[in-house]
Amino acid sequence: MTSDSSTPNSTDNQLALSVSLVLFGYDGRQLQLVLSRRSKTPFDGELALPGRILEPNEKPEEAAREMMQSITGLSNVYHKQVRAFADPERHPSGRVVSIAFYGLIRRDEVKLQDSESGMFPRWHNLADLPVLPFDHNDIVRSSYRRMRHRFRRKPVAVELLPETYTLGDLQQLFEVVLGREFDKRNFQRRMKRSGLVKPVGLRKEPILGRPAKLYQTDPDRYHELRQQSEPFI
Amino acid sequence: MTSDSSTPNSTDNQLALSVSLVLFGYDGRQLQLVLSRRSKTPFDGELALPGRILEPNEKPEEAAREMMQSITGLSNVYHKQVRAFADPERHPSGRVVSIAFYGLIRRDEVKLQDSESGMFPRWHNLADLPVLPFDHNDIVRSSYRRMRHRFRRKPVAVELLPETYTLGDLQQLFEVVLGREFDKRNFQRRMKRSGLVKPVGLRKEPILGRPAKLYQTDPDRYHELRQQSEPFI
DNA sequence: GGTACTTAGTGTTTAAAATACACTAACAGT
DNA sequence: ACTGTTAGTGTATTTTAAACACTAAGTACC
Repeated sequence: MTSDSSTPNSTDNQLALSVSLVLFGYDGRQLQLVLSRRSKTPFDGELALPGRILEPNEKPEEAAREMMQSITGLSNVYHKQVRAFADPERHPSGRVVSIAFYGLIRRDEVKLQDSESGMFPRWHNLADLPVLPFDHNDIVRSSYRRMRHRFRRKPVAVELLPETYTLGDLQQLFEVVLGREFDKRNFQRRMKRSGLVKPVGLRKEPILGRPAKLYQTDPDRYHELRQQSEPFI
Repeated sequence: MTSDSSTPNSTDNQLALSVSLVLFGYDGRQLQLVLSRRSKTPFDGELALPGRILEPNEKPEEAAREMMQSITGLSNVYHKQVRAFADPERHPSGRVVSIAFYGLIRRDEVKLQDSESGMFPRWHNLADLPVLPFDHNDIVRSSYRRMRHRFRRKPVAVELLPETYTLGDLQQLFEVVLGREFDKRNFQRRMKRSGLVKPVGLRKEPILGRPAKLYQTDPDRYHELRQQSEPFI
């Protein structure tokens, strides 16, 4: 299962529909995404976005969910359709329309599942991504733009963090994704005022220095904030 | 040419790709969009979004442009892909994946072209749209949401107005699209400060009351503002 | 030609939000 | 106990948004 995986059994007028996934993760330092190794021609053996051709009766959104589940083992991954990529020459061996979804994954909850998929999904740093087959680099660019935009409007940052996290973790994630720095005091004030996070009392095992307070997401408030139309940050 | 127009010549595994258009217009009071009358089964004769099945070698974006041109006569309509609509049961007679685009049309520059398309496109008020076939009401909803969102971030409002307009016109358009009122003084200050509009000296033929100054869009500033990532209003 | 009516145009004051900024606290290692 | 490192906290300033009411320029009507 790799995006645009099979050659559509092509008489010329043939069309296939696929779903491509851009699964974002965060390791505490930089953004990653999942690439898998293709096991089909064309580009057999190369790294590409995970994805596959849909069955005739599959809904793209459900297929995306199913694929995310089979890759990550998680059944409730936050995801959004990005758009369709459908230029006729995007796939060398026939027209494959691909609908792209991005997902936000808690890396710590996930052990990428080789066996299930047979395509050996692995995390790769978004910052230095290889050249990918098809238009997958475009798909990543579009997805990242969309995701970053979402990040500013909705409190979805917490989808990338473990269940408990420090405000420093949260701030650093925002800085990485949005590409700018925040003032620590102002940031913490905003987060606390928003009600998105609540302290969980414990403290993080420190590597060095004073241990930080741990917080977790208030699920009710999280859903409230996701409804609102005002930018979150 | 009406979205999902032909039955995909369906052996079961068959798939077709179509483009659907949500063309918004503004008459000075409310938002409209173009509906056309289907000339093919299913739903022959009913009102639906304009659109058609793509040829095997067509790019969706170019097809959308071509269709907008054939409907409106304009070759440079501002448009965006919304997303793909691809649930298998959305079309009763086979799987038709539809890629939706919205466009912003200057109604005054347009005489909808019956002859060209043979599908008799007409403006309909967005506020009281009939029940449309397929999932076209969903497509309209998604497109409108996306367009409204864009409206807040980019100065695309001017795409719906005539070449010259008053600040009152512009304000009313914002109020209609965003569904809230603006203070006249604050609004005018912001528009002038942004540099988006420049006075064109003339005055509007008044129906009644003091004539209003006319403005037109500064094209350079318009393009600058479209690059920026800060919300426009 | 003056008065009534209608829409356009304009500045200031106030409140809210964002920003800038520096020291103390808590732990680990030596 | 001293050093090094990260966490935590409050206030003052600036910027931005919001609230608000009167005068100006026309037309229609008497």
